[in-house]
This record gives sequence, C-alpha cells and structure tokens, in this order.
Amino acid sequence: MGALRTPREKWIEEGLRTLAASGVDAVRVEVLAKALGVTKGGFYGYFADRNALLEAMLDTWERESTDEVLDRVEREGGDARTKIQLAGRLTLSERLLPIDLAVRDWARRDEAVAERLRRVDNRRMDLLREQIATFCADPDEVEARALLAFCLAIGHHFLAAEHDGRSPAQVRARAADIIVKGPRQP
Amino acid sequence: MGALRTPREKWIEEGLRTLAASGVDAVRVEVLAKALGVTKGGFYGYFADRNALLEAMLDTWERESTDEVLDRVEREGGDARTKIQLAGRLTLSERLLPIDLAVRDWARRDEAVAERLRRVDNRRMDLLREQIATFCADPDEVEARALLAFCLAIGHHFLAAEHDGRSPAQVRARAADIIVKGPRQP
DNA sequence: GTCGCGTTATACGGTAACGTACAAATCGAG
DNA sequence: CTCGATTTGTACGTTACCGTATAACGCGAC
Repeated sequence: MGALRTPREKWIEEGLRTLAASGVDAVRVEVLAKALGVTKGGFYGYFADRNALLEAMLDTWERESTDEVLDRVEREGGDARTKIQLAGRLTLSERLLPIDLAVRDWARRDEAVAERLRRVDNRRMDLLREQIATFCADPDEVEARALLAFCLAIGHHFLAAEHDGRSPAQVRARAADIIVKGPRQP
Repeated sequence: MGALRTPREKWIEEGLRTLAASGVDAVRVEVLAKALGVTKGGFYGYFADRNALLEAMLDTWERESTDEVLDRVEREGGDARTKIQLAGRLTLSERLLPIDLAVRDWARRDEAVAERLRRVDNRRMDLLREQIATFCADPDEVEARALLAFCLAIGHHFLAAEHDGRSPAQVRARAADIIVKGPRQP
C-alpha cells in the first residue's frame, strides 16, 4: 500500500501548535497544510471537516493533560508534596501550558469546550485538595487554598503587571508560601 | 449638513462588544456593519483600516479601565478598603470584565497589546499595593498578597473547576480572607 | 421646496478559506 | 518492474471579508 506521509496525528499536532500560538480561530486547514508542507488534499481523508479536527485536538489535549499526567504521577510516586509538584510540572510543561491557556479562552465562548475544561480542572483540583488536606484540616480552608493555588498557577500567565525590581518567580514563590503556610507571623 | 447616523463611537462600541463576546479575530468590519444595521460604507470615513479601529478600541478600553475608574475612586473617596472595593467593582464591571479577559488573551499574541495591558495592570497593582500596605508592613509580603489578590480576581474567570457543593463566591470569599488575614490559626 | 454636504449603499476586484471531485504521484508487494 | 492501493496535488464553485470608488440619499440651511 502507499506510504502514510502525513498521518492523522500530524494534523492534530500541527493543529495544537497553531491553537497554542494563535488561538482557535487561526486553526484553518489550508494553513495547517502549508505548515506541514502539503496541500489539504489528504486532510479530508482523516477528518469530516474542520470541526472534526478541533474535536480530535481536544481529545488529545484532554488525554495528555489528565490520564497521562496522573498515570505517571501514580507510577513515579513519592510523597504527596513531590506528587503535586510533578503534576504541576507536567501539566504546565512547555508543550501543554500554551495549549491550556488557549483552551481556557476558547472555553469562554464554547460550552462544549467549557465542559471538557471542567472535567480536566476538576481532576486537577482533586489532586490539589488531596495534597493540601495532608496539612490542613478544615475542608473549607482546603478548598480556598486549592483555589488560590490554581488561580496563581494559571492566572499569573494572564497578568502583565511588573513587580518593582523583584522577579516574577520571586513574588510567586512568596505567594505560594502564603497559600501553604499562611503569612509570616509578627 | 447631513446627519451623523453612525458616528465613530458606535463602531468602537460595537467593536468592543464583539471583542468581548468572540475575541479579536471576530472583529471584522463587515460584521460590525451588519450588527449596526448599516453597510461598511461609512466605516472608512472614520478609520484608515481595520487596524485603526482596533487601536481606537484599545484607546477607549485603556481610558475607561484606568483614568475613569481612578478618577471616580478618588472623587468618591472613603477609607482605603472602600476604595479598593469600588475600584474592583468598576474595573470588573459587566461591561469591562469580558473586554478585559479578551484583551488578556489578545496580549499573549501581540506585543503592542501586551504593552498596553502592562500599563493598565501596573496601575491596578499600584492601587492594590497601596491598600494592602495599610495593614501589612513587609514590602515583599505586600507584593505577594497583591499578586494573589489580582490572580484570584482575574484567574477565577478562567477556571472551570467545581467546588463540591460550595458556591464559587463562597470559596472565593474564604480565599480572600486568606489573602487579607492569613488562614485561621488552630 | 431645493440645494449642498456629509453619510450611506452599491459595486468592484482581490485574497483566503471551505469542502468536493478527480487526476497524478508514490510506495510496497508480487 | 509493474500493479494497486492510497496519499497527494490541482482545479472548482462558494462564501466571507478586505479596501476602493462612486452613485444615491437625506437632513438642515436657506
């Protein structure tokens, strides 16, 4: 049989790359084709239409962002703190982070995407809650701290403010301290 | 002289509405014209091209989000806590919030927009710092808490996770407590 | 009521992207 | 080396949008 020069996965991958770089609206099949160095000829053999590609992209993202991360966290183990750090590093990796941010914006305008994001975020929050509960007894407080941690992890990528000499990482580290330990006591 | 049926401001306003609802890429002059019930005939009398409209939209947004808010906060006065709450309510109003979120996404892909957002966010952070400094002495801690407050205010709109019976507002209020007071002590 | 000016509608040519149809190229099996 | 399956390129008709040019229109001054 003929060779499989541009398999389905290539289209999905290029779609995710474009999504991450320029948002959903920039994911156009002729543009992806040019980026892959082919024409759209083969595209419609794999996907019914552009929408089918978007669905497939979300499938891939959802799987990579949850199952694959959680599996690996489970396998590599370690104590609770180690696990949560690994999960953070994996889900906010150079590959997944920009996709994540683009999906968040997308979800604001598409309820089906919002539903997927809800599934993903819920699983991430579960991990956070579980971890925070190991050193915090009050469930309401656990929830509040988990929210703060999540907002800090995601939100800071959407903020543009500067910190007056301090490095962003420095300020974030101090903020993380507050979430985990509470502010320094006088 | 002839009547001014669709003045410049109308185009900007409709542009901001579309930006808020569907992102920059959806701001197309023929679409705005249809939404305004006219054709694009008059558009090019006010704007050199689509890009000039985008600039004008950002000008309007920047002014409304900073000068107008800060002026009003200054005029209506009250104690520091009241001021910060008013500023929050004004900048995250039903009108400005969705524009704000759309601009944040836009800024990730356009350095000129990022520059504007930086100006706006810096002025907001100034207000937060000033307020937090009234009850927190350590400047590093002030900065960290201001970041947390900002991340919470903006970030929660990008999160989809649920809170297991609690209302989002409830959890946010508790999170705000942590930022302002530190967690409950055992 | 008519005139004039600024505001709109219409019409145009151009580009980009969609999805379809079919012909051309390419690789592996025999 | 040839055949056949499959992938790819090319071509097409359609829609949406850009920016320009020009004609129609309508309001207010007179």
